[in-house]
Amino acid sequence: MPTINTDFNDKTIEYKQLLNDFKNLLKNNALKFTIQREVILQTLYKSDEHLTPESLHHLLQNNFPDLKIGIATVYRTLTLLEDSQMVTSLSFGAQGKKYELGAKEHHDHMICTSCGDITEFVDEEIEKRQDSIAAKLGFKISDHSMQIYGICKKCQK
Amino acid sequence: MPTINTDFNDKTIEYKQLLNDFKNLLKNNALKFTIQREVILQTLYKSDEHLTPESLHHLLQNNFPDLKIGIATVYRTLTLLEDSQMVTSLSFGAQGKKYELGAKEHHDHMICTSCGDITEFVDEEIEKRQDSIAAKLGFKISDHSMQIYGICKKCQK
DNA sequence: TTATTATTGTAAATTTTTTGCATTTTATCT
DNA sequence: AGATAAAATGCAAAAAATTTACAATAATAA
Repeated sequence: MPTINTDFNDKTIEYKQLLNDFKNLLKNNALKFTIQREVILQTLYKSDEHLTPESLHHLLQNNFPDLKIGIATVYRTLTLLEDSQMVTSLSFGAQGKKYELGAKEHHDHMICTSCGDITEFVDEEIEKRQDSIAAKLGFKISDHSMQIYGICKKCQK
Repeated sequence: MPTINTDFNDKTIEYKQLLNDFKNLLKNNALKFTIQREVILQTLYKSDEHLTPESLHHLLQNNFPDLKIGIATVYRTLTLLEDSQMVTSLSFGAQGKKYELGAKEHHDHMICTSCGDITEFVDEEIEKRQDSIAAKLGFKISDHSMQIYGICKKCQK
């Protein structure tokens, strides 16, 4: 497995910018920019959902039927994007692994174990604490994820 | 100031107590207490590692060869324990899903994406913020997990 | 353009997880 | 105790998820 160079520090990135970063990433690693990769990135960008490889594949088949993107390409591209820290994977309880674009505005997750609903949130105080803990251990943060599990307001009734 | 804690041999819930909780859980659901279930709980309790179903199965085969516990039983028991919130599963990057006993002293994870090493920590300030965020949204917390990804001190050299 | 090399889709191969079922074990009831 | 009903187990087969081999195609660089 080749080592992949990255440099992603901004939290809010327009698609144009995101695409550009992706292109640079590929170029820096002697990889090629293909229509499949672009379309996968774009689909992840547009989606508000947390996608499984399979659900992503379905979206691609519906939205770009003429490309006939194979599931193997989806897996390969997700692995590439994850290795290069452009997407993050999460695993919620019994359900499988889900991917989301890491370059969107950062957020944490509050997950209702009853209805499965996911609320996103950000807390500056927590972010700061994380940075300072990492700093203390000499750890260089690239990303983080946090999930709070419980029962949402609606389901408590 | 942050409380860093990577030592879990003290202050953990006694195994006796844990086992008792498990027994109650089973009884309350008209399920049966079997030697396989006890041994799986015990193995999770003793392990400091985050175990995959497969690695757990290997441990069981080595430590209790006469029981000949099948992989299916491991999966079934992990699902049961996860459903009843006694264990938590995590998915770290490309590696598969890993389980850990939820009843041990709570902690978060700092994961080195280079060497895969996992450091555990607890920060009271973060815990408090999580509680207050959840309270604000009317969300009743049952659990949470947090992972910080990056490069550890050792790997930066 | 041509040469080179990475990428793709397909299908097959692996790996992971779940299921069906006959048998065994557990808990409950005499 | 022993008998009974129900759940759990191990095994093997099935299903699902993920990875791989490979020939064909597409992208880059000269």
